[in-house]
Amino acid sequence: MAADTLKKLKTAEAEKISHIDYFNIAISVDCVIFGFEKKELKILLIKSDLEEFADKWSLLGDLVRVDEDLDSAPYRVLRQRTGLDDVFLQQVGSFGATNRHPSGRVITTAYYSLINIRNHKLKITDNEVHWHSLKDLKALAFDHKQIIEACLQRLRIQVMDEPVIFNLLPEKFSLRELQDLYQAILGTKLDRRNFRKKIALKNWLDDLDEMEDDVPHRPGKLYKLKTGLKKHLAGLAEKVK
Amino acid sequence: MAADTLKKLKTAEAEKISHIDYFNIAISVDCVIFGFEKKELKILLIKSDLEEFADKWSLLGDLVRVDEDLDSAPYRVLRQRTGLDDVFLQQVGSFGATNRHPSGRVITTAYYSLINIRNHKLKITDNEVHWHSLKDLKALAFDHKQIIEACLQRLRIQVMDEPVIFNLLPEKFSLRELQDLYQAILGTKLDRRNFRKKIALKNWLDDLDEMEDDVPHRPGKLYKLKTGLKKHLAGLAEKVK
DNA sequence: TAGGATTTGTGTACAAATTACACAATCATT
DNA sequence: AATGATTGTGTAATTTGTACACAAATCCTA
Repeated sequence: MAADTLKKLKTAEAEKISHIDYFNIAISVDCVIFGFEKKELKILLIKSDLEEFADKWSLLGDLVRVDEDLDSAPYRVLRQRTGLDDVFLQQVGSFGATNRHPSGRVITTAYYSLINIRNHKLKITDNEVHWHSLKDLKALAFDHKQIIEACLQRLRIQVMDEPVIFNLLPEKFSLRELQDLYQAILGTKLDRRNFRKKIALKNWLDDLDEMEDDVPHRPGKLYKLKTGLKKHLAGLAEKVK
Repeated sequence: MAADTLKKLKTAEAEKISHIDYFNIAISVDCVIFGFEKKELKILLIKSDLEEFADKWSLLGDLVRVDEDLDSAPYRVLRQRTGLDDVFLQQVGSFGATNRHPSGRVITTAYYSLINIRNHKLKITDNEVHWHSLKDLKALAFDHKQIIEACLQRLRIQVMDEPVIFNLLPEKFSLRELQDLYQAILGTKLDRRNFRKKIALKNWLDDLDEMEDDVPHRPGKLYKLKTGLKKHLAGLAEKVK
C-alpha cells in the first residue's frame, strides 16, 4: 500500500483539498445549536453539500485546523455561521465509527450551544441554513441524529441544576416563558405552583418590577437572571457537572 | 509550504513512523483505569517514553487506527495492556489544546474504565506499568492530570445512580467493602445506617447467605450484584446518563 | 478462658424536599 | 358588561434525607 498511498497523498497536497484522505483520520467539530421559539425547541441545520446526502440536513461543522485548539473550533464555526461571538458552548462527546462519513475517515467532536433566536446580533446569511423544530426533524446526514440525541440528553441533565437555560431567552422574560421552555426541553408538563416554588428556591432571578405588555391576556411580571450568575460555563472541569 | 510539507510527508511514509507529523492532526485515546485496593482508589499508569517527560507518568493510550472505530480503540489498549477483554469503559471527553503534546498535534479522547484489581485474568506484563494511589499522584505527562480529574468527576456522578461501581469489586463483597469504596470515590465519610438504607432501596444486591471469613473481627454478610443488572453500560446513548 | 478491640447490624425522630391540588384577580377582546 | 385566557398564591400529605446509640459477633491476647 505504501506507494499507492503516497500517490494519493501527493495528489491531495497538490490539489490543496481538505485533510480527508485515505490513510489519515480527519477531525471535525459539529455544533448542535438550540434555540427556542413559539414554545418549541429548535435546532439550526444546513442542507448537506454531499451528493450522498442530497436531500438531508446536517449540523453546522467544520474540520479542526491544525493550529487551532479543539475547543476553539466550534466557536469559529458559530461565529462564521451566525455572527455570534459570545455564545454558550459545551463539549458533549466524540463520534468516530469508521463508516460514519462517506468521503473518508472523520472523527467528530460534538458541542451543544444555546442561543437566543431573537438576539439582534444573530445574522444567518447562508440561505441553506434554517431553524428546524426538534419535534419533526427530517432525515439527517451522517450520524447527526444520534449526535443531537446525545446533546439533548446532556441539555436535559444540565438545566436541572445550572442556570444555562437563560441563554435561550431574551434578557427579560416572564415565568410563563421560562416554564414553557423547561417543558419544551424536558418534554413534560410541569405544575405551575411547584415550578415557581422550585425556581424561587434556586434564587437565580431578579424581579424587574415590570410587566409583559405584548400578551392578549393578563400580563405577568418580568424577571432577569441575577447579575453575577454567569450563564456560560466553559472549560473542561465543568464538562459534566 | 507545499513542497516542504510534501517532503516531510514522504519521509514519514518512508519511515513508517506514526501519524504524528506537522500538518495533520493525529488522534489518540487515553484510558483512565480505576482500581480499588486497601480502601483506596488507584489508577494504572505507565512511565512516559518521551524524553520531555522522562520522569513522569502517563495514561495508557495509543493512536487510533484508521480502520478502527474510535470507541473500539480503548478496548484494544486495555486488552493489550491488561489482558482484560470484557471491561467497563466509557467515553468522557476529548482534549485538544494545540500545545498539549510536545511531538506534534494530537487530539485525544479520554475513556474511563473500572476493573477489579484482583481479577485473575489481569496480566500486567509491561514492568513500566504500575498502580498508583489517586491520593498521591506524582507529576503526570501531557494534560493527563486534567483528564484524570474529568474522569473522576464523571465517576462520582455515575456511581450515584447506576450500578457501575461493582466493576471495581470482586463478585462477593460485604457492605463494608462497598461503603469503603463509595467513600474512596466520593472522598467523604458516609453514615453506615443511612448508607445501608440507601443501598437497600436501590435493590441492586442479592444476599448470599454467606459470611466473610478473612477479617480479624466480626464478619459481615456477603452480597453480590443482582443477576440481570448489567454493570457494563456501553454505547453512546448512555454516555452522559 | 476472660476481657478488650473492632466491627456488624439495626430503628426512630426530625428536617427538608416533592407532590397534588383550587380559586380569586387581572387584562384584552367583544 | 360579560367572556376567555392567564397570573399569582398556600396547604396538607408523602417521600426523602439526616442525625444518632447500643447490643451482639468474632478475633486476639494475656
